Amino acid sequence: MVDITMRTVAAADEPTDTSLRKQVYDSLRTALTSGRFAPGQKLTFRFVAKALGVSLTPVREAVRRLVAEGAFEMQPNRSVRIPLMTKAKVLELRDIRVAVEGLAVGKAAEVATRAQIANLRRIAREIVAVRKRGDSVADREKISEFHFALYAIAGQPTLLRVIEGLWLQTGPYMNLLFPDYIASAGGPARRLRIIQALQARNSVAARREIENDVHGTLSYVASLADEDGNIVPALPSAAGSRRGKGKADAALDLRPKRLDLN
Amino acid sequence: MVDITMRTVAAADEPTDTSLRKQVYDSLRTALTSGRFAPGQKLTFRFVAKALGVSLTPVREAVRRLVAEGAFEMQPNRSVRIPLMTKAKVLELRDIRVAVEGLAVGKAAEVATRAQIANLRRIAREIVAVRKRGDSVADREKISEFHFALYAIAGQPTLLRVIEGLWLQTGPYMNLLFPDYIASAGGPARRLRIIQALQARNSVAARREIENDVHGTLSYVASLADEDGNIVPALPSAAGSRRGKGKADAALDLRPKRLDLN
DNA sequence: AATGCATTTTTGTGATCACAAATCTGGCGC
DNA sequence: GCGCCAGATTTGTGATCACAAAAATGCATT
Repeated sequence: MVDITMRTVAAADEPTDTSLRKQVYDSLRTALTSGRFAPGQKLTFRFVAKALGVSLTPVREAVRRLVAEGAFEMQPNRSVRIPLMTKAKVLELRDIRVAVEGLAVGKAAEVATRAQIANLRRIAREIVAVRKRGDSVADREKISEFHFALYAIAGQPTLLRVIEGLWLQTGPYMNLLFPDYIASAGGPARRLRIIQALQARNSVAARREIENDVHGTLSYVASLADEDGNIVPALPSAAGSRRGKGKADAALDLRPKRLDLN
Repeated sequence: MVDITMRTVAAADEPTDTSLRKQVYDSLRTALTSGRFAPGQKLTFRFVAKALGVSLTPVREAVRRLVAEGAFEMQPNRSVRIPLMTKAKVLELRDIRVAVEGLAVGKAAEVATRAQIANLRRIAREIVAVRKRGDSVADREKISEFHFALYAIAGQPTLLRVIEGLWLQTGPYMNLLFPDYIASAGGPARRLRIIQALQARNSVAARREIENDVHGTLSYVASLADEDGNIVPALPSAAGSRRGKGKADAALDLRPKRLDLN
């Protein structure tokens, strides 16, 4: 089994960064995208440090990076919280993502090689296989893999970076697509059409397909908002909904599997 | 005289962050956008800390944030460098900025109030006044002010954040527009057309104007690349071109005016 | 004079400490 | 009971220390 974390293909992250800071960053990132944090949840440096068994220093730098990327938000006074997602914010993210991911796919269609297209086809097949098994976690990872393999073809590291930042903000809410939306939307067919457009060097068609995909996906998420405009992510396990007093919710174990240095 | 630093209007930065980290961040940011760093220049934490008279801790966090934002880049081993700008990277940034700034202005045209439009008109007038005086520093700041006032009208904090990140990367090279491009391009007329489009609620026209503006500007910067594709920014003073051995270039004073706590 | 290698210096990283601001807690007075 | 405030605790911030890896330096050998 390969590394679970989403590949951060952008130029910035060099292949071998073994720093604790990076490991904490990855841990928090996967905890975030897999929906292990409740929106509005407060995170203290010392809590994260204790949960991961490291000192404050690497935690501070990792958390601050996530804040800079918009994955966490800092309260005016201090302390870091998981941002609340609103309908307005999802729609904003939708339109930005439509623009930049459309741009990326348009470029990709102009330069895609045969090998890159074959790779996309392989991933698309794997999605179909995974979906048959009903494994929504693997499903999400494969979908993410397809999208980023597609965007990477454009060969634009800065654009990829921007897209990654936006995905990080929508990440915790992508669980909401399962199982209804995933089943209804013609994902597999759409992916085939994208691949065909790449093959035909049809930049406009490829772009339109991805724009429709992103637009449809995030419009659906936005439609799940309650009457106040708030959107609450589907939590994988339990843990997170209660807001009672009982001490800090120390049950939350955000240890992802590496980084068990105690 | 008001605060010189570009207003970071995005939601993240709360009005009163007096932390040293933020001050170091602002100092580095203005030093960067005003072109006080040479591309490829190496920055050590201890150097910055000594130059600003603070300890390593806030410097580390500030620099890491700039790295996350793409303003600095980390070398594979370690140490932080000012990114080299290439023609390809400028063209990439151009296309992203065209997409997202076009999106922002399109939205802005749909919702602009009379007061917001009046404010834009005021800034546009100030640009004309400043240009008559030939003050290129104030000119750049006013142009930036106009653009971000325009984008802020859209009321989309995440979008604004993305745009700010992109401007930070192009920032050091905007000096190159003076005096030739600024004189030739019909900036004042374009700004008037944008304002008129906002007034007419003509989203398409407003969008087209800003797209042309960004496209033209960054295409010009790209055209300045040498035969290797490298672009070297115009340095305001001297300092920075020599690459000789003589110790570290300690002459570089990146102290911006606040933060003189020694 | 150029090159290879050992030593020294520089530099990023992580841990720890001190401190002040923010938050929480408990009890007092109305 | 309800608000209010003082004390206790938590928590972010900045400085400092220790250490290992990387870079620079110096010297000897060819």
